[in-house]
Amino acid sequence: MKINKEINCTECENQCDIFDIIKTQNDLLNKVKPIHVTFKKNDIICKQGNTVTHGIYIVSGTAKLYIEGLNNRNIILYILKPHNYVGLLSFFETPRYFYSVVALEQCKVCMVDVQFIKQLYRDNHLFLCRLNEAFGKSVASIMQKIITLNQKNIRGRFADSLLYLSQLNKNLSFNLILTRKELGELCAISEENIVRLLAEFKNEKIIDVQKKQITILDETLLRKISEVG
Amino acid sequence: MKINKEINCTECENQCDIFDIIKTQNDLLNKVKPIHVTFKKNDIICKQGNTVTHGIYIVSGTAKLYIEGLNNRNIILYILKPHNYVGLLSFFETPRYFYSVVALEQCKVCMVDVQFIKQLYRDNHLFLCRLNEAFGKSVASIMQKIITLNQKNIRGRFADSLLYLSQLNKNLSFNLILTRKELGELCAISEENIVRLLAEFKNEKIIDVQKKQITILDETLLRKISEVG
DNA sequence: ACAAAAAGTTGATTTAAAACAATGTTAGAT
DNA sequence: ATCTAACATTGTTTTAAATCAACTTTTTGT
Repeated sequence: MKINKEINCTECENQCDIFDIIKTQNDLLNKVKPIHVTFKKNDIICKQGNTVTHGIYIVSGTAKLYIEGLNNRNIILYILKPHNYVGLLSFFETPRYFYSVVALEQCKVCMVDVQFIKQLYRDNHLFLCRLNEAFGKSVASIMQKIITLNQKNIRGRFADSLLYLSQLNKNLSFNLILTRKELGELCAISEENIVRLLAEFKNEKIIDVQKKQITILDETLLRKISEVG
Repeated sequence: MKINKEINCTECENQCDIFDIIKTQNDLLNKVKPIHVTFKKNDIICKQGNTVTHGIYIVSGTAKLYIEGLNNRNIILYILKPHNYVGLLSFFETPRYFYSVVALEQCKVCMVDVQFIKQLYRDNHLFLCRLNEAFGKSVASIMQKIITLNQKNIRGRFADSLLYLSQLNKNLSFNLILTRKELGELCAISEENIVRLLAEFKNEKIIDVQKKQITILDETLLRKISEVG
């Protein structure tokens, strides 16, 4: 982790939602003191159980957001990409993160003191509304995740995750940034079975696998499998 | 389902959070047109997939909130009691419920047109803040549920649900309002295994079971089981 | 009061997926 | 350039929990 510098929002190359709000008010622009921080691969961006100190905005890179479960077994809930916020879900209910975020590759993030965020949503109705929308999206996807993890067999869960990753990369062919183990944590499947499923789906000509490069060959079938397992 | 009457908030015997807000403004008091509705046991209060038309507040009785999963298998997320809101989670993201609510016993609910609720949170900052807090609580408990359902064995999940029900009833001894099947849907366990677990825990003197009356005899042990399975 | 349906119980069987074990491959550190 | 640790793969075994099947008890509607 390397702190780059305290940055001025107006000169930031990657202007975020928060800036959208604060640029309308000079006093806010002077008050916000965002810092840009670079994290290396595997660096912990925030840790489950720790106090929420900053609102964190992903400027570049990719990170995994996961819950640390029992016996050191994790469940990855989402992959975070630029323009995502970290910490959204933890702002209101608890002063502590109930999940961890770790960089999957070098990540540049913008950090804004949580007190400033809180002030903003206390004072600024539009901001709270925006926060809420993003909040709602997260909840909907978590609900879906409960069903998926609980009621689909491993083929169905695996198909789901492939579709998710493809959609995240906006491409049927994508570079898998996760290890086999992490892919397992995304769909709650053991590492060994992930390897077997990759081979199985490749055999069935549903996907192509070349090391970390995955290509979905038959999206329709994949959607079918996601539904019926 | 029986519509009682359009009721006036000021004369309501069970004043809710929404009233707290609107009583401060006369124009709101005139605009809100809440209706009280009584549902019989097993009546559907709201149905997954349907349009969200009302904010629903539980005035009396008990209901189950569940996601309808695959192959007609449900997962009960919470049991709703008086002073809970239904629909909270669905307000922002989608115009449709992503879960269903069914009365477990006769339920009286107060329904407020969703347009009014939306107006309220668009105009009223305090109201949106309150909504947010409740929202946050829900998310935290759903996160917990993901871990529980996914990583605990059936003994652990079962112990969890017993503790949840005890806490809900604010008593170590409580009348189980759920059927064995529904208790299964609460912890994602088959009906048969629920029966076996009830007998098992009774044998181990952790709980007492007399038909629908369940008494937790050894809460400490139950918490231990909830942790380690 | 009675039939029918729903709920509850118990034992035997099956199965999906994890765990175990062993080994090959790759990438990063010195 | 080589050593080491992390990552990936494959076959075998185990196991936890669901499913199946058969039966009893309770509740509900007429």
